[in-house]
Amino acid sequence: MLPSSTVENYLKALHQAEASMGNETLVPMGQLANAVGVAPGTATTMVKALAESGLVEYEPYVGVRLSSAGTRLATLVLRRHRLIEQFLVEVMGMSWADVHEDAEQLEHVVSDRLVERMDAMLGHPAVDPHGDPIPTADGALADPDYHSLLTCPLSTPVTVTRVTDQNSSFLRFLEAQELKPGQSIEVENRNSAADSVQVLAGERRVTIGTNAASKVLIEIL
Amino acid sequence: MLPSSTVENYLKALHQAEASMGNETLVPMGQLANAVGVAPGTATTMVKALAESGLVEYEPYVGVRLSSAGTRLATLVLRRHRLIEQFLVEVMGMSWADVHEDAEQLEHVVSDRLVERMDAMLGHPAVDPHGDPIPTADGALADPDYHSLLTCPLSTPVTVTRVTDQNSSFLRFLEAQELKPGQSIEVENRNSAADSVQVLAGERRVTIGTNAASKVLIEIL
DNA sequence: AGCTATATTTTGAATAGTCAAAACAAAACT
DNA sequence: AGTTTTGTTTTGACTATTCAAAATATAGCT
Repeated sequence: MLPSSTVENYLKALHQAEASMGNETLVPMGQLANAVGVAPGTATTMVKALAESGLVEYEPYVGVRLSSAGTRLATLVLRRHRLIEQFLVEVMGMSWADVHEDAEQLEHVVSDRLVERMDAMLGHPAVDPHGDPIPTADGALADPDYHSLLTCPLSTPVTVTRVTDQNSSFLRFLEAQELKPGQSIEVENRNSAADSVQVLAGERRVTIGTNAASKVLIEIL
Repeated sequence: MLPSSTVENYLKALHQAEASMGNETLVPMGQLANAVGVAPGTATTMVKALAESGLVEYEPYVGVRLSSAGTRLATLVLRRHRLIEQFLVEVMGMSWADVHEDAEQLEHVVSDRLVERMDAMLGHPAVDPHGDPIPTADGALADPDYHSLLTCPLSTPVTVTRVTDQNSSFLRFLEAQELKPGQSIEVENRNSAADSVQVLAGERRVTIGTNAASKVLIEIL
């Protein structure tokens, strides 16, 4: 029984949620419902079915967690999604700001043949255009914990490596400010009262809010 | 209300059926059900819904026909399908024998943006890898009536231009016999008793059944 | 402990698509 | 005209997915 698009979306949402919360915590129903974009009751129903199929472990009134089978599946969906994004940017010449929506649809229908073809054409890339790591065909997913603009040392050259937000206007903004993955920058200072971070990118001095700053991950050179 | 994959498939099947029958004839329910791969009753139910939406004209116990709105939609699906096939062959390096299945899935989810990008990358191709004409973005579909290996003059050089069958092993067979679109050949003779046609392709002499021969369309040089 | 606020589950119902089998219409053949 | 064959429609039922609103549980606060 191969998983429907709907099931794949629940698994993917769960995978993201688990990653963004401290692991070992169950994902609460409300959060999952929210992430998938359905009413709470719908999530409950679906999760019970997923638990039946052995894709998740479910504790009523507490939350859900992916089983190992569920994790495997979620990871493969993530692989498809990210390879597609990389393909759309590198081969089709689309903007990194726009590819998420298309990938979201395509990830549920591309055949293995096609995915592996893309992977080969792209030279087996390690990350997608947003710097998100691409799982291997056997489900292995490297996921180092980076610093962000919020946590890295000040006045030290660092490289943007990953952006954990798919909002297209945010991505376009970063691009315009020379804050795309690969670009070298420096955090000049942070002002917790003003809830802001000041960055030196290229010749430019940019000030962004801390929430945005936390989405921009970096590596120290 | 944008059409579901299911609706798109009914419209596409209807479009093909209309083309392969003399036009002005309604497509009988049974044939449609067969083409879509559902039980007869299911087709009846669906067709009544499509008629409600104004996509088809339906006469109980007689048959169905696409309305102009239905034709427009079917044509756009065909455009997506054929551009995708051409893309998979030209850009992704896949075999013309294999692309149909993938295109069948992708045609329902690719965005307009993506379709137009592919079209541009391919230089606005007129036909797909099987020689099927690609409708333009505004729904215009050129569809000249070709000769086939069954109807063309004997011992006259002709060019294979189109193959109206997606069966992957048939396509592989044609490829091996140098009978792909673009290749120059000659029909040597036909034997109606043996139900066969003898063709000179490249250096080779190939004999195929008349049913197969009718699927290979040609142009006289 | 008792009450309130919040989150979760249940219930009842809806939509899209499907099937099998019974009922029926049209065509074809005596 | 009467009967059989063939094709079509109807009926009743099922799966997957969803929602709104009622019922219930847990957690938080007094």
